[in-house]
Amino acid sequence: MTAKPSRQPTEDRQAEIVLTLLRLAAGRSALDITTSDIAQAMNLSQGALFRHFPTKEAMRLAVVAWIETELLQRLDAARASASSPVDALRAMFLAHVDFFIAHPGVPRFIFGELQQADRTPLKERVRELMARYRERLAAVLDAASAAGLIRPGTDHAAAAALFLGAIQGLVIQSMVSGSVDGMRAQAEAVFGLYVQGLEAQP
Amino acid sequence: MTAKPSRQPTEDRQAEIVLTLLRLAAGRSALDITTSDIAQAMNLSQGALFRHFPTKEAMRLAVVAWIETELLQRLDAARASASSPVDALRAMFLAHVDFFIAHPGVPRFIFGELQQADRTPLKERVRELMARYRERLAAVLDAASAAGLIRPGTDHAAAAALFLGAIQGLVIQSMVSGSVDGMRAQAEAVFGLYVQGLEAQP
DNA sequence: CTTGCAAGTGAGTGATTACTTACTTGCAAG
DNA sequence: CTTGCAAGTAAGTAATCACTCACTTGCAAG
Repeated sequence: MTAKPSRQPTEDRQAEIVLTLLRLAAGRSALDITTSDIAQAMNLSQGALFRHFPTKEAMRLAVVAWIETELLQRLDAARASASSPVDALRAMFLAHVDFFIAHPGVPRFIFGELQQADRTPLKERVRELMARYRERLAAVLDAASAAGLIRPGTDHAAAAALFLGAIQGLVIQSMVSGSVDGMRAQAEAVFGLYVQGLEAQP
Repeated sequence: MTAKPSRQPTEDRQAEIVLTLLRLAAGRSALDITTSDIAQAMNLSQGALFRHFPTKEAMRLAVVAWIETELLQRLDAARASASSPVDALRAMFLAHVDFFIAHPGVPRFIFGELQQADRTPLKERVRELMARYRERLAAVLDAASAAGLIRPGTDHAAAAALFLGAIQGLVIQSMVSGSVDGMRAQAEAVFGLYVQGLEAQP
C-alpha cells in the first residue's frame, strides 16, 4: 500500500501534506493532529516536514487556501449550471453538502480554526472565505428578488444566515452521529423546507 | 477584585471550577484551557484543583452536566409559557439564543467536545443532550401538526434539523465576527423566515 | 485546648510536542 | 566522473501539560 519512491520535490510534498492533514482531520480534531501523525501517514520522518513548511501553522494555512479554492470553484460551477436563481440556490446548497461528504475533514478543520480565540492570520483567512461565500449568496438572492421569485420584503441577511445554518446543522449532526449516511437525502429535505419559506406564493 | 476567603468546601469549589471553565471558554477553545489557567482565574494553586476533581476530563463532564440542566430547564420553561405550539417554537428558539448570549462559552465548549473523534464518555454525554433536545422539538412539532398549524406533509426530521441549524448558524456567525452584537435581532429575523416555511397557509 | 481532617501549597515528574541540527543520500547538470 | 544541492534522517531540545506527593494550615467538634 505504501512504498512511495521517496525523494519528491517540495511542491508535491506540500500538496501531499495538505491532503494528508485534511484526511486525518476527518477522524479527529485538526488541532490534535501532530506533525508526527502527518509524517507517519506519509511514510516520512517528522523532521522532513519542516523542509517543506516552516511551521505547522503554515501547513494549516495551506489547507485553508486549498479549501477556499475548491469550495468556491464548486459553488460557482453549481450556480453557473442552474437555470434560475432559486435553482442556483439549490445547486449551491447541494454542491456544498457534496463537498463535505467527499471531504469530511473540511468542516472539522474549519470549526477547529474558528474556535481559536485571537486574531490569528488563520482565523482571518477563514473569515475572508466566509465573506466571499456570503457575497455569492447575496448576489443570487438579489437576482431571485429581481426576478420576483422570492417574497417581497424578505430579509436577505437572514436568508443567507439560514442558508449557512442549514448546512452547518447538517454538518454538526454528522459530527454527532459520526457518519454521513443519509446526509444527502436529508440535505434535500432541509433545503426544500428552507426554500418554502423563501419562495413567492403562486 | 480578588481576595477570596480561601478555604472552601469541595462542593462550592466544584461549582466554581465549572463556571470558571465556562467563562474562560468564551475566549478560547475549551481544550486549550489548561488547569493552570483555571487555577489562576480562581486564585488557587494548580494542584488544588485535583482535590475537587480527579481529572480534567471530570471537570469537563461536570460542565456538560451543568449545561444540560440549565439549557433543558430554559427550554421547558419557554415551552410552558407559550400559548400555542408555533409560539412554543419561537419561545424555545429565543430562549436558546438568549442562553448562549448570556453564556458565550457554552457553544464553544460543546463544539470542542464534538470535534473529539472517539467514543469518549464526554462526547456521548453531549450526544444525549442533543437527543433530549430533539425529543422536545419533536413533541412540539407533533402538537403543531395535530393542531393544523403547520403544512401537512412537513418532514419533522428536516424541520428539527433546520431549527437546530438556524441556531448553530447564528452561533458560528458570532464566532466568526467575535461578537454577539445584534444577535438577538437577527435571531428573530431568522426564526421568522424559518417559521414561514413551516406554517400552514391561511 | 487539642486534635483530626479537609483544603491548600509548591516543587516535582514523565509524557508529549513543535521545531532544530548535524549528518547523509540521491539526482541532474557541467 | 564529480560535484552541488534539494530532500531525507535521527537524535536532540526547550517548553508545556496533566497529575502527584510531601508537607502545611485553618476550622470545627469533642
